[in-house]
Amino acid sequence: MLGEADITKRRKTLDDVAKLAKVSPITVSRALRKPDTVSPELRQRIDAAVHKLAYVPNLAASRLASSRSHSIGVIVPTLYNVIFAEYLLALHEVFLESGYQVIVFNSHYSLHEEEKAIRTLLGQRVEAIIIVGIDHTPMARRLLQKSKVPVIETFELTDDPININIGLSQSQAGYDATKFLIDLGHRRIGFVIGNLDVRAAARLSGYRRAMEEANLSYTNLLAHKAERSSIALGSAIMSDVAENSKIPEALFCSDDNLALGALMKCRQLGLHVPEVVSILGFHDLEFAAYSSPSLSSVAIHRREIGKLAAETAINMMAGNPSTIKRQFDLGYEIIARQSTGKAPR
Amino acid sequence: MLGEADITKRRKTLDDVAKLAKVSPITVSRALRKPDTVSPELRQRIDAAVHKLAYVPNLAASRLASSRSHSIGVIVPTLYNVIFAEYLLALHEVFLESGYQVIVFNSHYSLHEEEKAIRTLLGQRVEAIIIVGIDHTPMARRLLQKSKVPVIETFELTDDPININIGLSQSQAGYDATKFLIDLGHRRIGFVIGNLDVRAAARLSGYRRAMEEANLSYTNLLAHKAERSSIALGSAIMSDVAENSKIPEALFCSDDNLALGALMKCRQLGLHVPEVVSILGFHDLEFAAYSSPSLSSVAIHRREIGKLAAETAINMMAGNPSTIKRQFDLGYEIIARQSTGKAPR
DNA sequence: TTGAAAGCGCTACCAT
DNA sequence: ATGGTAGCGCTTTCAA
Repeated sequence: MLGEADITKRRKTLDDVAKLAKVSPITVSRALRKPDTVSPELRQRIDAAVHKLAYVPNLAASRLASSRSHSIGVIVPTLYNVIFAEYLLALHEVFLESGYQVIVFNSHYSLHEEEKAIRTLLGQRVEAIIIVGIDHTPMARRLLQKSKVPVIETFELTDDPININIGLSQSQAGYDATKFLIDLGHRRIGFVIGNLDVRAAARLSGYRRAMEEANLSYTNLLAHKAERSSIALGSAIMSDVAENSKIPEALFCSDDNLALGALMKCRQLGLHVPEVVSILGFHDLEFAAYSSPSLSSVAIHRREIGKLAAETAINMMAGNPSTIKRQFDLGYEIIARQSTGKAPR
Repeated sequence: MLGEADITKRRKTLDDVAKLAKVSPITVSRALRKPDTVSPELRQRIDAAVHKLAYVPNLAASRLASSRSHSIGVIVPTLYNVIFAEYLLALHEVFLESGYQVIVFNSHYSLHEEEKAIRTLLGQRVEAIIIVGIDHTPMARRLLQKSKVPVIETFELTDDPININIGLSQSQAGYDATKFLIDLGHRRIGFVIGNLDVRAAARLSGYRRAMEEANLSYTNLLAHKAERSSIALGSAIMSDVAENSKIPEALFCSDDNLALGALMKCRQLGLHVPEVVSILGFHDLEFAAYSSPSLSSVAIHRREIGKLAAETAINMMAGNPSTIKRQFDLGYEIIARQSTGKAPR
């Protein structure tokens, strides 16, 4: 009695729909999931009841009963960085088209938060996990390995991937970018960096290697301020750099925001780019081609990484492991524009 | 027998943990959720078992049993736009701190996709929904109203919110921005726009109203190309504009990407900004202050909108409706920089 | 094509 | 402080 009276307040269930349509609950379930397997007549009655009650299936129940979540977990370090936003977009496009829901977590560059996110995602029984980076807590690694869901690590390369690895060598990119400046004839080459996340640190290590190999010293050439990278930060760091007696001939900035900020500050200070200072960014954000002078940068293929990660995940979930390799190196590309030039002879 | 043998392959359950720790399942459940209510000794045994099995709770089961999802649904039109990325960041910050999980959907500016997302979110029994915009399909509105979860509509203002409304009047902002250019003495004021999403369209309507009130014609002054807004698009549109015999004295661009593209194209073409053409953007993205000349723009408070939306949602979920209004107008601000100047007399 | 029974893994409620 | 019982709302058998 009470249960019946409740129906006006309670959230509608499959049973409510079934009663209204005068069929069994299982038929409603089928009509919703595989309409073809139900006769047109019943289907119509059921659709009408669903609409009338504004019925929305309880996914928790569905997931529990079917042990299929139709969802994918994605973890990125931040949403603030356009790089990851674009990568996410690419992931979303592929997954939504294939009927998967994407659950995004943000680790704020913390391995501990990443582990927490992994726990939650596994708890939701996501059918694949796509995660930026190759560094995880030991427990996170263990959880991922035990989970049996495809795991795709992106944006870096590792010899020991949990499962699939799609990215580029950040340290090699840093090395080649520095080499590019060295080959232009520069000797005093600075490195500009904000918060030292793992990938930026890898680029820095590539820079160090290139400098050492060329017998160039980089003491006092590291310009660093542990804040979130931004145009403003690049500008602030450049101010500091300019106060030193000897201004570097070239600056390799760990991303384009810093590079643009540095570029703008140079203009303000009357330091001509590239005549006095060459500036090289990283990531090739859209504005790089449009600043003045236009900004040289290192392009990484973030959309391609996202697209390939999603496609690979879908392949693996379909139990099609024969078509996949364990590592995909998508490389990078140095884009020389106006902000870098030859060292004066 | 078989069930027991399975344990090595099966995903671990609460029962597995309970058996290993030699306690009842409900005690495990409590130890995980409210550690204080369990004696230290048992808690330790349970923690050990959890760790040993790498147990991850099945959230679907938990949600079904408790009818609490601890999650919040957020729908944005796109992730590609930095505005929404920053807004999302603000939402995330508040919610994660309060222990809520954020589920993000992307409607791709389609009301139909939005309705689908709403269905999925309600199906997951999210405890609040935060959604960009005030336009929804009739069914979407009905679902939201019936759902009884707090609904917060953002970035625009409406007299008839579903529940809570936090934003600004896009049309008034468009009006005031145009008025700002008119007050500088400009007469031929163009409007530059890419894809005509509802908010951009509202800004356009504000522009029209301002022009009409000032008895200014705007025929042939609408520069439009239905593509995703980008710096490149702004540049392309400016190329077209420049081919006309009479170049407008001022351009109001529906966002900063278009504005920066137009600005750069003007430089290339030797059209001095602001001497020949004044350019006004919208959104005040970070680069606006750093372009040269720096870009005048209309700042909207996207982070504040996100923060307030999250806080209001949390308040409402706590059943604290007394502290909340139904509408919050967070306004906007015209930031005059170098790209806009007085019309020559 | 349709339905009945059983159970997914957890938590609320009531005991002890 | 700990445990037994029941049931969340759906889907997976299996049967008709």
